Amino acid sequence: MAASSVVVAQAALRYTALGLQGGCSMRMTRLHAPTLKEIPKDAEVPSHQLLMRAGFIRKLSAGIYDYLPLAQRVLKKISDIVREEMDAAGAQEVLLPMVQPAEIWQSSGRWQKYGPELLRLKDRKGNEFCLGPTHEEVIVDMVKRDVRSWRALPLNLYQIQAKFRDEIRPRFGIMRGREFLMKDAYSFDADEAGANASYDAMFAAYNRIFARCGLAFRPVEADTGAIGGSRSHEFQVLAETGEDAIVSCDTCGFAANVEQAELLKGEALEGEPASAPVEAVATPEQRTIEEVSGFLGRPATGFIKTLIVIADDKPYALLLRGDHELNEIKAKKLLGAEALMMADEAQVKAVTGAPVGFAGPVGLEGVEIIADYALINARGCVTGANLADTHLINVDLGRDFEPRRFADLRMAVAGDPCPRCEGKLEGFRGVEVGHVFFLGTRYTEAMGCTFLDERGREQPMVMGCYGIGVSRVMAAAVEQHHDEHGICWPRALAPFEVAVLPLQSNKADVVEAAEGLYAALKAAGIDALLDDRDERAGSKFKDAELIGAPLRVAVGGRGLKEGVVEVKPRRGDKVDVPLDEVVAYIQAQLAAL
RNA sequence: CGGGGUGUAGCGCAGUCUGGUAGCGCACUUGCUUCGGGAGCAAGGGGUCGGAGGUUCAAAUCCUCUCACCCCGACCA
Repeated sequence: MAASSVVVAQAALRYTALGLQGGCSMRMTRLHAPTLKEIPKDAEVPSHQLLMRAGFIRKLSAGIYDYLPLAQRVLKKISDIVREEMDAAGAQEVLLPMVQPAEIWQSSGRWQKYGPELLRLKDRKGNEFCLGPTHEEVIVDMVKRDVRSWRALPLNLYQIQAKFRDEIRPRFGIMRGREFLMKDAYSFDADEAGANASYDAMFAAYNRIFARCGLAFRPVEADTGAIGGSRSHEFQVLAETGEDAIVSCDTCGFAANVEQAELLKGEALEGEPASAPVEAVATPEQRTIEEVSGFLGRPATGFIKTLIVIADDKPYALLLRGDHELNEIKAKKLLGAEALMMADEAQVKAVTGAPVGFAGPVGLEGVEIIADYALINARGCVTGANLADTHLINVDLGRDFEPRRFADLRMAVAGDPCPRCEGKLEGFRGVEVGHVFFLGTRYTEAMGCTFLDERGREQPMVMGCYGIGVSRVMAAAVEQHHDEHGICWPRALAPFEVAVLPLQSNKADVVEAAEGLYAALKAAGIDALLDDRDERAGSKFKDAELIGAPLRVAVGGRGLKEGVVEVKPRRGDKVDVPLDEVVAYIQAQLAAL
């Protein structure tokens, strides 16, 4: 009897040690969270460095990562929020295959269009497949098979699943990986009005999701890209290290990706005095705007940048102010081109007669010249002379050359006038964590996904699709919430809500108090992490800060003599709290976060 | 795909030029000491030096080929 109770006790201990006692709390000695003192050399951005150092992720291959227990906890918290809000918005969760047959991609036309980003494979019989970078084809195929009647619409289906896109250059760790976790949803409606309502519902759900995640974000107007469609918004988490540049109006609600933000034509000034006559100056080996600007001592704003582009095999000369950047998406739309490329050396030579770096609009013939709106009053400018090592100064638009037309060709920058009101645009950097598209009937028509309406007429369904980069949300949260010591998780995403640190693992009263507090927190339903390692206080503080739980409780001999422990919010000041009040105090603090 | 760079212990690196017993710091194991901000001492374990081929008595080191990874650019639902 004594022997059997020992066995039971051992088993219980083992379960306790394994953390199987229920709840989401954990002991550090059991947690697989290998922290690093040094920054891995290939990690550049904070989210990559900190997620590596704090033991959340490890790299398996370029752009492909292992998610360790801490990361999985965060992903689960994000996914749970996503599921709750998607379900509340009337969507239903499904799980679709990741390996997809070539046929459905051929039927939508994207097997040819998608390019090398689509990872293609063959099975043993030689049949072609791809790893799903997105699931429009699969979902349309599924819906068209079984949905025949207007009565079944609207329908909104979503999944949370790994996606694979063979990015040319994966970087920034989990921010831009090749494999990543994504929530993708697809709505099917009987008509455009219904599809707009579905879009609006998703837009509202996304606002709730990112707000609940504790992130500062903005929905912005976006380009619809290769996926096609008309309405589109990106959800951008504001962070300095974000890959996307966005602008928003300081007066009205306008906000857009710089790729999308339209810019208006200014007023042409009348009676502007012509500058001095055009003059050629030698600029040996000075090719870029920066070089020539430095060489001549004139600011880039006084330059006319001449870009030779090839749009579906036809060359064009696009003129921009020297300090502005071409927006290829706008140019592509303007020229109605399928493909737009910068001309190579030979093509530039053929069009301008000069090597790359010396193109200019004056005397340029046999090619259509289109000028950006910003050049409408260009006077006294510097441009290439279409002659090696030579530029022209004092060039006036209208006097020295006349573009075929003016157009909106460039990326918006901070300080530009708002296209919707009298305000000015401000610039931000963002991490794109969500994107909603109104797709229309592009896929349903191509793939024959139709239904019978109330009058028995066959109609294509009207679609929308809605993505959230779940693993990218984790990275974006770190980008937005960290300091020099580590991650500062928003409570809603934190892998643990409280870290309990017994500061002297050799003192029985300290260990006992910490164990007691840990048990009490667990009983109160709080996700606690007990650092029960035989480490010194410094190591425990460092690791706790790296991992980034919103609250830390330090249990030390010094405080215990006074009957208190020290509670410190990850980004706040320490407070001594009596041991017998600390659970209630923590509950109150967490509720306030 | 173009240009540049790196592959040596889990992480960070030296050694390569000038061939001759594979090293350092951190991490890990054991013991003693220490214990409120990444401790000290001592003793250990861990490597097909990215891979293949070649030169040589002898290759981490020299030669050829190859692979992977990183950075810049191009590209990018």
